[in-house]
Amino acid sequence: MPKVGMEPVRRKALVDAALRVIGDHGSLAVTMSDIARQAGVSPALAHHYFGSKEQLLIETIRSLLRQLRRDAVVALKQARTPRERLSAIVRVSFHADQFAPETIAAWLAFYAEAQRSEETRRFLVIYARRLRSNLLADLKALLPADAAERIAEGAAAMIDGLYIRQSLKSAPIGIEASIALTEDYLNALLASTSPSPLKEKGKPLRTIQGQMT
Amino acid sequence: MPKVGMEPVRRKALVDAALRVIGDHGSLAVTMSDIARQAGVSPALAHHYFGSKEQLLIETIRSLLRQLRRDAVVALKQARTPRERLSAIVRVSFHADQFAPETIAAWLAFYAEAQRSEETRRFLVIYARRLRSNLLADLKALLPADAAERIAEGAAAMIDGLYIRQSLKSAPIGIEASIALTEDYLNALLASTSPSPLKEKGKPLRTIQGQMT
DNA sequence: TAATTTTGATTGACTGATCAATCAATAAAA
DNA sequence: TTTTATTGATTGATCAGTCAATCAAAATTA
Repeated sequence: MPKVGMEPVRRKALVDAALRVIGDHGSLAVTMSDIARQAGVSPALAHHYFGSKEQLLIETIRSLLRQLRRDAVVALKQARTPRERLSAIVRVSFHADQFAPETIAAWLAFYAEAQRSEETRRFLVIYARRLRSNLLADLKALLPADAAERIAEGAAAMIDGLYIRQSLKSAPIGIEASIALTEDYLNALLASTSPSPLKEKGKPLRTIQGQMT
Repeated sequence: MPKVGMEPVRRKALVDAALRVIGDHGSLAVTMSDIARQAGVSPALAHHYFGSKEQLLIETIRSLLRQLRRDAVVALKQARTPRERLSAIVRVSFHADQFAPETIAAWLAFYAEAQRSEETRRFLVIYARRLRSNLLADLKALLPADAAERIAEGAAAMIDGLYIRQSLKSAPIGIEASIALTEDYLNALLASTSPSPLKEKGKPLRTIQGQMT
């Protein structure tokens, strides 16, 4: 069997398998055997390539974050104005892949794990910061800094909250409705807050591409 | 040692111990021994009274919900108008007990568990429904039904989201700020939505006490 | 080209640790 | 004496992680 160069193939297969198994099972309490079986290899091979279960799990969450970033970069490519970029960020957060029940279950499992694993927490903090700071960057083009910060915090919380509520699967809200609710929030608070006098309508100060990376 | 009537005492001690251990450990993957030790009894006794670990965990989440309900009843006692009741609901959600890191960690662990345990999910669904329907009841006194429903959904999501974000402990938001953000949301959306023509300012149609039970 | 050695890929079988759950035994009230 | 409370000891199952052995491609040598 040993065709050389299997390593990257197997690593990817195992990470994908881990994600699927965790999503299905709804917990990180899955066995290496489960994951290896799903990937079509022996448990020993999983240990061979990742050293430990923890390491495989870490790689799995990294892969989840990488995917999210990729989606974000694509979505932000098309956005031109700060307001459009805000909508793009919202839309990405509720992207169909991310909204699949298994993916939500996996995220949730990692959130719980973050209470114990310092490294898992680090990754989730990166995600949380990225979401907040991307929102913030565009809000600052529309509002004074202090208002922008409050609204960024609120929008991030609403996105995460809609996501979590989805995990219970009772009265599922749906992608479009989730986007609409978040947009409503942004519209209402943008309207009720006095706009930034300097930056409004002028050439936006920030239009750097690829901020969300 | 056997003084009769220990059962309720031990049950409570074990449930409290479970909550503390789960909160500290940040996961349901705690052993019966850990819990029993914390409660000052042998692991065998925990099994004697609860039959299984799962059952003890179920009782633990029930106790968490009971506490939340108690707080809510107290907070709603003082509220007079629908708008006051809305604020009371928000305040209760961020009540200090609920906001303690160990409590947040425990909630999170149960959310994750709900992906597997039908019974755990049932309890969390009850919580989610209760939050939504309490918000809804008072919003309907201020707004047309469809707008009320959207805003109830949004507010519930924001509350849960602020809660979850807290669990990462990076840039903690704090109780007061969390309340303020949710109030901002309510104020902004109440202002930007045309009020219910019939009910506004008149004697509210719904002022039944103890709705949040 | 043919024979060989080396190296990467892969696994089955095993180990040690951990835990939920059980149970028989004990001790003290009623 | 019967009932209730309590535990130490044990069991059976589950898993992460290890290891020596195998297999076949690739590299090297003849």
